[in-house]
Amino acid sequence: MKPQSAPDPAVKRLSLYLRRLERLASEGIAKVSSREFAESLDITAAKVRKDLAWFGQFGSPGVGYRVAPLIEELRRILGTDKTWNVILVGAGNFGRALLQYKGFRKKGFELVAAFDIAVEKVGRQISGVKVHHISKLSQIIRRHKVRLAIVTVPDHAAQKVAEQLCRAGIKGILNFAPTSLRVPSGVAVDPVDLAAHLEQLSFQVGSRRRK
Amino acid sequence: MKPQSAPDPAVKRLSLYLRRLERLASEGIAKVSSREFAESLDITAAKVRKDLAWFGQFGSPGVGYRVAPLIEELRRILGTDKTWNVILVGAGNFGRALLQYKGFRKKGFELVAAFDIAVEKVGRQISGVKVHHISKLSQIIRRHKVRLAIVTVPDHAAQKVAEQLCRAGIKGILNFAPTSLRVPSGVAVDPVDLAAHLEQLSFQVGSRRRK
DNA sequence: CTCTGTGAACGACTTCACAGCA
DNA sequence: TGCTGTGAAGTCGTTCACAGAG
Repeated sequence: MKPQSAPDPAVKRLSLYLRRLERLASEGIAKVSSREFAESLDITAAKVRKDLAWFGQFGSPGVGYRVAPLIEELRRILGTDKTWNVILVGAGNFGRALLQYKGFRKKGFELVAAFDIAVEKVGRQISGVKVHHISKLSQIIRRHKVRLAIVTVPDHAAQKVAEQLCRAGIKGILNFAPTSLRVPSGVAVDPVDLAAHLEQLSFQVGSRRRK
Repeated sequence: MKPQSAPDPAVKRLSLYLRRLERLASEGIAKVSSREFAESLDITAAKVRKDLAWFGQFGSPGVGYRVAPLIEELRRILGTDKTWNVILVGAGNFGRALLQYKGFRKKGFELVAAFDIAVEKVGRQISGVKVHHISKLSQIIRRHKVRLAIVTVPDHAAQKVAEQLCRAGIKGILNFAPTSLRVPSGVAVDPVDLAAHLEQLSFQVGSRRRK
């Protein structure tokens, strides 16, 4: 099973597993069976076992999975055993909030710089992160060896920003603008459309679906 | 095909379609074929047609889809043809940013109140939204007939908040806390874990996958 | 006996390909 | 001709169920 690459939904769940395992560790729990673990996440045990099996043999028959080593493994697989430098483009309300959000740092992502076009924002320091003019983009990306970027610019500016980022060598973009970005192959985009998430809830509530 | 309910991935794409159609409308484009539309979103034409077909017959053979009426239809399907009142629990950095974010209002979601436990936050007004003490939760939910809530409290408080929300009659929760919430059936939860999204990019960039 | 890892069966979603309408 | 709507075929992901390890 190892040879091919894991299905995308399985990789997404790895993050979910990691989050839950970190919680278990903080509660002092040293091992879990796939069944216990799956139940706590409202999914099936087979799914947990199969997802993990794509990347190796981490469990012990008759015992289960040891929490601490599995956390290490998942971090290694996801690439967060090392810290990533990240930049943010668009220091509006939403961008500023992300700069202040502590959650990223804890998970291995260091926001090293922010960018904007508005001169009144440039030069400011938000939560220890300096806001630069967008023209400094590639310079700073190179200096800090940045490969990931968060885009929080308005809708209409997003595509242009994405192109600048790609030219500057960015390899992954977390896109909060409600636009599909066109990027060269070799660059990954993860879109997060907050209004769309509320729409999904609206749909589910409106059509009174169970879950 | 109408009888059964649409697959979940199809409903998710409806939001994507709506966003793109709104853009087309703003550019003055009156109709699109499934092929043109699909190409602009990097998906297949058959997928677009089939997704829409779950909900009705919106296209004209030989012509394509008329943009404006389709926008109306999608809003009706998603339930955003009417405005939803929404509350937010957790007026920390991230919560405050969402209160200031204009995108929700435009898509049919009105933030009517925010809540926190910290007394120093209670009473403040953020972007026209008043912060109340959490003890006022059910009172205000009832007064404004609120059915959707956004949770931006710390990790450890999320489950408790979710339970309070459900008791107060909330039917959909947009959860930004990195925790799986247990809720009664009949309540929908949509989890958004920002750190997890960066992890996914980290994985993709680390394993140099195309996309 | 418990619990993992995994082929095989199953089901869900996507793509194909074409009949039929404009 | 151009394009939608849709069964049929195909692909992908999940669940089943069990051999084998502890």
